Amino acid sequence: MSRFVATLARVALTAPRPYHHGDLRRALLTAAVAQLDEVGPSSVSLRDIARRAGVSHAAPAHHFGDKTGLFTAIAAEGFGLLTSRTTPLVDRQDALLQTGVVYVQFAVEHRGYFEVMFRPDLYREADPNLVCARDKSLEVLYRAARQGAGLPDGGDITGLAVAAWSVVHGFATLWLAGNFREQLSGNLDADASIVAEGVARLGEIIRRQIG
Amino acid sequence: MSRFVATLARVALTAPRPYHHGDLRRALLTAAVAQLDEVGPSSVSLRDIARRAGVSHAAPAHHFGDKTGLFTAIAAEGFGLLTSRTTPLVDRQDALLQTGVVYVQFAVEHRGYFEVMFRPDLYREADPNLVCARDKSLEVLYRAARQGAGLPDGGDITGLAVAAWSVVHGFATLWLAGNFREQLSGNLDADASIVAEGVARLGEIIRRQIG
DNA sequence: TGTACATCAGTGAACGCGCGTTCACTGATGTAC
DNA sequence: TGTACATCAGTGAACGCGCGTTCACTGATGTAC
Repeated sequence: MSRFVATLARVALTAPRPYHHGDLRRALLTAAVAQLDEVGPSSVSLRDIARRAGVSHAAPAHHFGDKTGLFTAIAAEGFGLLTSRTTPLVDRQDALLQTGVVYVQFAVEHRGYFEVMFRPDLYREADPNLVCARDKSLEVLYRAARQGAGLPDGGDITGLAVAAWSVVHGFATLWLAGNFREQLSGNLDADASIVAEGVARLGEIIRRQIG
Repeated sequence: MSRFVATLARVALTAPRPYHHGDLRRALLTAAVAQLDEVGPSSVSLRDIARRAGVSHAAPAHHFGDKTGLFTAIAAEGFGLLTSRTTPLVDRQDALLQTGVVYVQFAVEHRGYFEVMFRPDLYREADPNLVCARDKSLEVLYRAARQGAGLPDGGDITGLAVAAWSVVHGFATLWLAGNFREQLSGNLDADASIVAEGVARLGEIIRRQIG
């Protein structure tokens, strides 16, 4: 029996992985995001990622050219994911609020993507796939802002959109880095509610102070 | 004449720097911040900083122990600088708005400090100097929020303070990384005004959507 | 005033390390005939 | 059905590099007597 188990184990352990992976590009992206989740963009290395995917450290170059190419692919995929999460919300009458909530959830759940997406210094900004994916994400933000403002056609919503983006981005960033540990509970949904209410109050105060 | 100039130049170039620097700690901090301004925290190295300060690459260890020690000192100094800029505003009746404006200005003018201050993973969070400097900064934020809310004594302003912090932090971060290039002018004051107005509108919308 | 000595600040060589990239290669697959 | 060949995917050794840290050292300063 134990010999049988041992044989099984040896077969499993030494079973030659096929030379061709099948979908190494996908596997490398997955490994990269997992690694980014754990150590962040400044500590991640191509060699770590290759190790994690179980391939030689020269393999990533084959699919992405270089490190920047890998980050570009990750950013583009991240924008796509974000868009797929925010798009279904644009028809709700609280679209802007819900879009903000989803943005924060996305940042926390997909920290790896998030921390690359808004660091254009890490990737090739002009990459067509990336530009397209990014523009779609922004388009959804703008639609939500326009809907929230009750201006379905025309009227400048730049300030509103940028303000909304700033709030959720700042909150997610500070929250992820642990800057709110003293102020908030650490429960994301609860904390987000508190901040939403805070934004409502803040808006009133700013309106008064702008004069 | 040209011989005289050459002599002057040689004297200036070869004049032996005194073995003891005088204030190398200060010089290293200045060099570090300048380097951070240029290349950001993930690319800065102790050896770069030492080169920039014109000393041997082993010198920083003498004053800061290690790289983390240097970042800790920079973060503490950054919080001190920020506090010295925001403190004079707490008595104005538009304290919260002005504090936000100064926060954003600080981030852009002192990018090097800013990018370290809110990355606790880079420094020793428990360092007494740092904790003290950071707490003072937060204290000013809270006072401004309390004043803006018209609640000089009591009442929960956590949500308001965190919301205000999130807006300015998100705006500064996205602006610095170049994410608003398509939306805004690039003139910080003008862009900040647009966002302030956007926050006012956003607050109203959120209040309506929270119900 | 002079001398001995402790202390501190900065040096420069050396360490081991992991990195990104390159390159000639080999294993596997698919296609043409 | 079989064979030759082009193409692609992944390998593993090698490259040069800059890094943070250590360590025995030397130069300068200050203090005690």
